[in-house]
Amino acid sequence: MSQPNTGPSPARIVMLVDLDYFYAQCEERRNPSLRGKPVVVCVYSGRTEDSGVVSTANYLAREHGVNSGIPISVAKSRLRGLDAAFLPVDHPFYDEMSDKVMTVLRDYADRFEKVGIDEAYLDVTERARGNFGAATEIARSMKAEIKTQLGLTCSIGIGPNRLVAKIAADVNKPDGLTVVKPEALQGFLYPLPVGSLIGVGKRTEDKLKTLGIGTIGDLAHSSEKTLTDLFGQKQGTYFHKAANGIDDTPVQERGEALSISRISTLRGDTRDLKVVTELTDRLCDEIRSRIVEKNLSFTSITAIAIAKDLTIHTKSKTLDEPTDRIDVLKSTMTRLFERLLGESELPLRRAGVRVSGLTKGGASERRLTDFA
DNA sequence: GTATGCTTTCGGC
DNA sequence: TTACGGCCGAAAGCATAC
Repeated sequence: MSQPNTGPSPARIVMLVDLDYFYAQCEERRNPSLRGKPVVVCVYSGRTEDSGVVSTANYLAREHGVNSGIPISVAKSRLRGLDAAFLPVDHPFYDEMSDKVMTVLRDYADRFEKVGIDEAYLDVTERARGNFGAATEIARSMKAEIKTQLGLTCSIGIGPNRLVAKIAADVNKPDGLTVVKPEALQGFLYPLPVGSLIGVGKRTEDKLKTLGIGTIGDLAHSSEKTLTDLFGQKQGTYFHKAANGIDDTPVQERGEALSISRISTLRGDTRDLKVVTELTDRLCDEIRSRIVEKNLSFTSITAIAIAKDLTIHTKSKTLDEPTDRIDVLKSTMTRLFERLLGESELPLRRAGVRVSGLTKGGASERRLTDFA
């Protein structure tokens, strides 16, 4: 019996490619007359004329404090008099552009992993022969091809692993290219705020600040024990490794989605189960269509409720066996929302449905194979 | 103690 | 002063089984 490989993993070169302000850039690309104006891509909830939030804004809009997640009405007041364009999200169009970009990128990688509609990791170790200069040339070629073929800019980070590549891509955008060689790792990471690390959000950042840890360098110099005591084994170990630029997670193609969900805003706040069910029945129908389209079954059903005060509450139910039945989905949803309404006095603002535990094959199809 | 599964919450984009 | 989406994966927290 051979021992498991516990030696150092071989040196890698990993890139993170991030399309700049993606939805808004797609809109600029489709309609060049938008260039030079603030462009704001919005999710309209349909409740009132301007209710909803900003999904993505271009950099001209961001200069005026218009960022993802702010209410549309706030964005409008911040851009008043500036000839800004407010457009509704067009997911089919962005999906199509994304597919085109990813097809280009995939060809440049030894291994490829799409991590969102506008982001992908590429392992280029082999074709760059472990050479960061060669990797940089690959990145330049990709940027040029995406620009000339598709008219889009992106920001790229190159590093010895995913963690460093991701942070590198973030420090220079839009249209950036940042290379962090292993020997430059500490000089690059240490001055950055801890919030630059994936997994360190506002809460964790504040908690670390009270301990006098503000930069990644501060974090790197904290003992692993201190961190595991404070944040638990898993997160503490992760922080310690991450601060020292260590990350062994491989770049690999992702399989099928693990869950499918639909959520929507109610026309008015309500505690009426009938009104909620009217909406969730429609959402269930949409989910069932996706399930049939992809020839799947689900094992777990989750009801999602967002109350008037924007707090999120969920209830879920795992079935004894996978199903694709719409009646099971709808009736389970009703029972879960009954429970949700019973646990709080607040009226609901939004309601949603999620199915997970996805397995290949519709229920009837699987019943046949069960006899085989 | 460790592995596993389920429910709920968190947070990125 | 307020205003407020729709997804997704993963972590956290808990229970149970061995």
